[in-house]
Amino acid sequence: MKRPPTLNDVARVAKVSRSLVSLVFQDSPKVSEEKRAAVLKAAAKIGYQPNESARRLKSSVTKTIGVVLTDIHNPYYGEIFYGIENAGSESEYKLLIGNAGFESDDLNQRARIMGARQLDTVKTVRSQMVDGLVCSSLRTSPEDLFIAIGSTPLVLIGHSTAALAKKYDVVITDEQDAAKQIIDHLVDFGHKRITHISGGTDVGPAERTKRFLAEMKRQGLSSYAEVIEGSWSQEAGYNGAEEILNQKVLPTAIYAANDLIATGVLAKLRERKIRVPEDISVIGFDNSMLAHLKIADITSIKEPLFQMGRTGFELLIERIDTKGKAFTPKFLKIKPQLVARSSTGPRKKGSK
Amino acid sequence: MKRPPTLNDVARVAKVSRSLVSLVFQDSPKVSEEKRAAVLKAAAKIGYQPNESARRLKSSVTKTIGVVLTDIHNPYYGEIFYGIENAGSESEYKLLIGNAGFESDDLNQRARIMGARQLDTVKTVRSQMVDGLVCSSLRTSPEDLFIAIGSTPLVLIGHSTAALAKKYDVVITDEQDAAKQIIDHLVDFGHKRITHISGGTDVGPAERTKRFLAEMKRQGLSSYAEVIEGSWSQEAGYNGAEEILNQKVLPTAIYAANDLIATGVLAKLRERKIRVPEDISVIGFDNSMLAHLKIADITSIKEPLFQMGRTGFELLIERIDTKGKAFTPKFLKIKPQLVARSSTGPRKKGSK
DNA sequence: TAAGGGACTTGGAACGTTCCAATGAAGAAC
DNA sequence: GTTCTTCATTGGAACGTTCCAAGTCCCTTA
Repeated sequence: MKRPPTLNDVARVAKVSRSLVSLVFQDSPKVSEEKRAAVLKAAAKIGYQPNESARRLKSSVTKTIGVVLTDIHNPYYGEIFYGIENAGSESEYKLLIGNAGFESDDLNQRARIMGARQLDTVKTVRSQMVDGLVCSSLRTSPEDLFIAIGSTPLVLIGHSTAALAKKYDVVITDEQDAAKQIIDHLVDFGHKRITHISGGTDVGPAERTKRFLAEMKRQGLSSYAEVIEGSWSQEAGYNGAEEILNQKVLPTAIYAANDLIATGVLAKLRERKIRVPEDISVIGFDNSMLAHLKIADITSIKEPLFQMGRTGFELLIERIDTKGKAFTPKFLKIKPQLVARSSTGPRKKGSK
Repeated sequence: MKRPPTLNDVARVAKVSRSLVSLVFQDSPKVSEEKRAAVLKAAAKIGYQPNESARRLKSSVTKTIGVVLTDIHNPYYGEIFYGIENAGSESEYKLLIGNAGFESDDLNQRARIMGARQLDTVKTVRSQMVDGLVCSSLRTSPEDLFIAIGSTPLVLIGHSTAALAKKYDVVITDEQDAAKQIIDHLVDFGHKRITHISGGTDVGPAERTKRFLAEMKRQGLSSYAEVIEGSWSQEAGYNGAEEILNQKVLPTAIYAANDLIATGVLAKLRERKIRVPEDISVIGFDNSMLAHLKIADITSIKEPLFQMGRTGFELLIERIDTKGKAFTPKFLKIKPQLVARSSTGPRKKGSK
């Protein structure tokens, strides 16, 4: 039950001054080898660990980045964090993670709770004295955020609004390019009649639907494009596919707004003994582990989450290093990548 | 670029003493309503946020729990964290998360790197002055851990060794009960000849295999039990199933050490046009999202990860509250739960 | 031999909080 | 009218670090 050893304890044991010990732990070049060794030995002996709180308190620079995630529980954010951590481990910065809560299935509840909890987490993390913050998919009101953040550098990943993009750096997926790659892939296979099962009417999925329609238009296929409203669930795919199969003219390809929806589509098609990709091609989004299961093997779009995490971190460091100078916030769109698998193939002969 | 406001700034604006402001932010009952209101108003006005580092430094009690996770990226730990967070949000404690790194596919590398990185993370988190630590699946050497931890209360989740269990509370899955439920489920369906595809020879999967054999023995089915060594991958299931199908006498049920392996098994069985569950029953482990996909629908065992997280947190709080008193470390086994789906069914008529 | 300088080393003053002991005011008890 | 009690409020001393200015030592140079 003793209190942990401090710099002073180390100094006493090593018979040097407190300041000298401090210098050793800062890797200062102006400490003699002899003393450095003595200090390290003494520190190891009594099990000294620098007290990070005291360090933070004293120095204005903490070499720590706060990361606010929306839901650690969700592999999507996990992957973003993976990228942040990857870049972080190459730098001298430490990472402090705050979890803003868990996304509820109930969309209304989500929207209501999320904002408050996220803001809370941002405050908590910032009160730890961090040099900067990386936040994923914030949904707080801009005004609240401005107050909570103060002048701490901030980078947003995966989600943004015009108001936020005006003040902070933003890194997001290039949804337009994603749509282009998907439609190009299908068109190359001769497909024209393509139905999209959406993820719902929230901002994110709505954007995806919009891009799909825009891209179909660009290819001159507007009259072949169809959208079925769904949600982020396999049921949406299952029911959506049912709806599609009840139509008179079937599409030759189905673009599901994510892989989970796509597995629902596959389940229904199998049930109806419709072959994939011979009769209908199916394409997903996320390139999650679902897509690369042998029993699914879905062509999918890999969101560059890892890359977004990395880029976000690097951008933040750049911002910290040039803190105080005026800057124009960057708005980076990272290009995703299509991963072709066996769920897509040439358009069925004789289909319209 | 101003420095953030401090207690003193609030005190000046509210025209009271620094101590009074401090009391207000500690929710002390001995502050008059009048002054409290004045202080809060002043604080809001200048956007004051308590500096957590200073708080930590001064008070021995920080009302913060450090959580060291092995791999945030992995839904397994995500679920454990979910439980910890759930219990945490009901308490007055804040959570500080440290990520020990990412599990590599290369098992050797994993073992080598993990220990060091985990120890590092434990040190980092502890140096933030936390009241206690919850760690998942630590693989550090006990001696190193003892030194790094000092007298900070610690609870281990999901993994332990005899040396650690002697000093710290431990919460793990009841693997014996899991094996019992699995074998009971299959035996109830009339199965006798059961083959297990293992997750490898590491401590965790080896334990699972051991329990399988012990349970088969208990049921008097030792001569029907078979084990194929695999790994945590769908390939292990795919290849394992191939191996099984090349045998003269086929088992009527396959128990895969996790759901991912089970999907590999399903893929091979489908390829060979073997019906599930009519010809062969398949059972997995984890009850992950894979198990409940419509295209897989695997009977599986739900590890009580959420519950383990909650229990671990509660145990830690108990330990903190009684800190200083002698105690015998608890070793809690949480019972998992079998979730029956369509991949298991009655033994095929006429099979041995 | 003394001055100059470089390389190390050191004490002291913060950083923003909490907590203790001490203050003042106001009412209660004698 | 004095003393006691209670209560809200206050100043000062930490907490463990960093950083600055100021030392000490020893070697070089005139």
